[in-house]
Amino acid sequence: MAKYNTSVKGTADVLPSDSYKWQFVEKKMLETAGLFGFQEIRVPVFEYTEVFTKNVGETTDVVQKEMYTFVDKGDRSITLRPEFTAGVVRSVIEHGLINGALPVKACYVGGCYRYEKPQAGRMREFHQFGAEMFGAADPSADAEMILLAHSVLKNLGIKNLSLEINSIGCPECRAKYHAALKEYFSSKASELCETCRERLDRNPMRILDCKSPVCGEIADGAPVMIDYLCDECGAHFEGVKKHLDTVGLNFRVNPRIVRGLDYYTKTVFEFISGDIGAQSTVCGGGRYDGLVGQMGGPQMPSLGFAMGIERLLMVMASQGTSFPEPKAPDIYIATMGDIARLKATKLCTDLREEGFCAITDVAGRSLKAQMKYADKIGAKFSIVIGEDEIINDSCVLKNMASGDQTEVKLSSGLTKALYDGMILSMAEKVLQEN
RNA sequence: GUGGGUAUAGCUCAGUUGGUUAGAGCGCCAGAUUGUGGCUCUGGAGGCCAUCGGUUCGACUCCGAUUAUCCACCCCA
Repeated sequence: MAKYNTSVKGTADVLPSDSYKWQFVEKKMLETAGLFGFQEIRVPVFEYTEVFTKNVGETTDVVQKEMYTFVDKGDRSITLRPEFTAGVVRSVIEHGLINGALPVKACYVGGCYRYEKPQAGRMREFHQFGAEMFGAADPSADAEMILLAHSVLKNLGIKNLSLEINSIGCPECRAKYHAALKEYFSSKASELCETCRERLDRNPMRILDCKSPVCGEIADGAPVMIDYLCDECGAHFEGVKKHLDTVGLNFRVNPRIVRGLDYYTKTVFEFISGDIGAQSTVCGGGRYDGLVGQMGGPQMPSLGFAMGIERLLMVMASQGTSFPEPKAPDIYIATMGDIARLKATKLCTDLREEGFCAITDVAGRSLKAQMKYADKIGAKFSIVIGEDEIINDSCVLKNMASGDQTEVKLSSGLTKALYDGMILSMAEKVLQEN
């Protein structure tokens, strides 16, 4: 395969045979968000680079080594969004939405770009659905976001996910915790792996996440963030848990959940699947009370989450989740000769105006080939028209599944027959369901 | 960025200890049936055996590099 005839490393095509799954998933997501009062926001795929460097965090991996950054022809440094939150916050501030009715509730679907080494569940272009809420400080807001994420996942038919939550506190109590962590790990620095020794200064919380068994063992004895939460943060976390308990949503407090983006405060959470390999986080999010202020807006408590659509589709595939079947063509019109082809164009046009999917031959092939095609595309009915049918205003309507044939008038019989067929299949469906 | 696996037709894969015209199933196109699909039978198209180099009389096969892909680390959705 020639090099430039392939999609770029880490990108994938969604083929016509698969796109209905994406359409279903995206529609369900936006619909569910609508039930919680979230409206879709559409922001640009690229932003000024600073939007991400300043707000995702200068020291994060995402910013340091994964961004698609380039200088455009007007000498602007531009970056393809590696995530949505920063761009959404920028937009919400720029257009003054936070001066309107609070809380602002916005959700989104779209592609994100990170220059990473691809592996299962990790692409350079990947797609996220997410939601953001601005102007809500109460623990019930945290619970509502978690519940939204949960009901999206549930409405997609996804099972066996675990919800893990944690609180990483506010800047004040986190500083105290960092100091305690640093002290603990420094005493065992010689035993830690190399990367963790580097983390000691920059971001000791990351050591908690290390997969190396030695570091893991050491981390087991480390101080826990929750013990260092200030009164306010502690009360907030308790409030979130109480709300989740009230609706009976199971969760596990995991003190090791440490989000890799700098803007998070207080509540953080993840939904995790055991069905898709190492990249098992299917949804991640949390509160970011400082971000709006940091980006030049007013002080505004805010929170959000994002889920990876590719990962969700992987979970669904491995669980054999069913998708609603794409609509099959209502009728295929096979033609014999040029006059019939003209007639078929007219018939199809009329039927489509009635809302039916009508297909006819545009390849000039034999009747047999046309019928085979009608079968392959799953047409519900077919007719064959030649000069006789046109002159006699009559044709034979064939039910492709049963093989039954009935004679109908070409001029007026088709739409009626298709409506009857539609009502019949609806009735059958109702019967099946009962 | 660091490891490890893999690379033969549109897809899933065979291909013997290196030996001359590289195969199967599925799919695609067509015919058997000059106006009726699914089943069957017959035929056809489609491969620089990922690329480049090396060893050899001879390489799809052995060796090296490159690229791509998969999995894992890192990180994240």
